[in-house]
Amino acid sequence: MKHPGDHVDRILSDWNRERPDLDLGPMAVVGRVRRLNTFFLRGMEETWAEFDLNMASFDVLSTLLRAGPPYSLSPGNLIASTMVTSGTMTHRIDQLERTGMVRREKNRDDGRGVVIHLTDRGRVLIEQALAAHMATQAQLVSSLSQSEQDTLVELLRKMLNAFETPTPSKSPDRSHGA
Amino acid sequence: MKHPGDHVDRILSDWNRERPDLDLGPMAVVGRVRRLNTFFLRGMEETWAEFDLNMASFDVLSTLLRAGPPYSLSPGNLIASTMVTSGTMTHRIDQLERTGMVRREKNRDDGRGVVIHLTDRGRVLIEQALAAHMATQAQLVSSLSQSEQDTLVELLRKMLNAFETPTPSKSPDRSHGA
DNA sequence: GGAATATATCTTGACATCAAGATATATTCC
DNA sequence: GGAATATATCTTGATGTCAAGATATATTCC
Repeated sequence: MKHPGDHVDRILSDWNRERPDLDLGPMAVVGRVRRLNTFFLRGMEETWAEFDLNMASFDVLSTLLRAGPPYSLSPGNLIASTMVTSGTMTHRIDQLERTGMVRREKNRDDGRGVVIHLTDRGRVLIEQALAAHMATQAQLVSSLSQSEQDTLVELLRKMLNAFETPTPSKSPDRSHGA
Repeated sequence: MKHPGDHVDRILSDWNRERPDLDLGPMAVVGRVRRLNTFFLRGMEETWAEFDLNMASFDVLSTLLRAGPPYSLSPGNLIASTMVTSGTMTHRIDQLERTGMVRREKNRDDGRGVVIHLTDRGRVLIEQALAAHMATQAQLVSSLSQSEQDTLVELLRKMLNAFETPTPSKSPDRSHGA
């Protein structure tokens, strides 16, 4: 058949049997987004692991690379870009510093802070990992045609705008871009 | 404008400035699924918290409710439905048992195992939480019209089928339905 | 300039999760 | 029936995360 039922369809059918009063339309969307995200993450984690990285370290290194030369951001910048707490970011930086991928340097503009600088070794690593990561992402979405992907992106962007624009979000913003 | 850029558009534009060689189409999809999932989770967590629940406990209790009377499943069943490891499930059950929402009972059909039974108190709680949860989910997807939601579901289902059907998945299956 | 307040970062303690291994019972195969 | 293997569940140790608080430096306002 053209559109066979997926796992979520089976769950919805179970709910419909037990609770025929519920409107399952929203769950059909939310459940699938959650499940698809899990599959995406699984696939990407395999790739990251090939470079001894995980989501945490890849997030930090790719954010530094994306910032462009001189590949330096403050912990505060990184927190804003990756939507984790300051304690988590301290921990991430500690580990990346231990493996020589980043260096903490004095922040000349603000005596309270430091800047996190991507080392040459870190830059080489993240450039290689990024190439593999892009290939993995391409594979993950390859079941949709380009025009289907375009339609999907348009719908997702519309939903995201509803979350991003109406209320000035009170929590720090997350990258989710790589 | 009709479709203003979202946060992911800004990230993609940064990448395009630094690395114009990359094809960012896949990232446009994957990044938005991740980000939308984060917004969905945030909204649902607020609702769960009103009932002193979190994703972990809501997942277990709703899976038991969805199973229908007599609201009993083995830990193995629950692991298969929620895609966590056995250690995690043991921990979840420990906590729900401590608060009286479920009970461990001997499994009459298999001396090696137990069954997890939803208590009356647990059933009342999850029924109330489920009602609120459905309302929250409806709110979370309300920025799309019904026909847009239908289109979105069709595209998501198509992608999910690519993950669910081709290879007989080696890892346990996750609910993602509630 | 000095007190009050704000900000940047790090520290601490708690928790959810996983991977790997332990234990007990079932099942299979001779 | 008994040894070998498989399965169900729990335990242990490590990790990533968060919330709350500590510390040091900046900024504001009088």
